[in-house]
Amino acid sequence: MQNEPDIDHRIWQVVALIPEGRVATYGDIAQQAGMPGAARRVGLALKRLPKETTIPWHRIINAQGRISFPRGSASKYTQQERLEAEGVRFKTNGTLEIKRYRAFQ
DNA sequence: TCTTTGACGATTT
DNA sequence: TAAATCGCCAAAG
Repeated sequence: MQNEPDIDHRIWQVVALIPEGRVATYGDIAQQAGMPGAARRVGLALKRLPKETTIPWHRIINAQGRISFPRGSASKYTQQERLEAEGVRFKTNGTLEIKRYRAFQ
């Protein structure tokens, strides 16, 4: 019977499995966490992450290969910077080749 | 209890 | 390619 906080913890654990230079979609995380179709739940769990955390939340993007933050937001910028620092290349329009960097295939 | 909202996804227009 | 639609799960008021 897993309470919601436990689910958050499990999601974070799955996110922590993503190797450097790789990414995963919200749907992938949900599936790996044992709850397929709950992509929105993953987004909520990431939102609840503490400020100082070792969880690589920046490796999570949506299924469109885009960062799920509004254009111009500080979070989106930080996420893209960290990914590029790991070798993930973005196209000029802000998308990336998810098929190539996907951790769970 | 009902409605709205959100770091989503897939399909259809 | 972009926008609209529907399905999904949980939180907040």
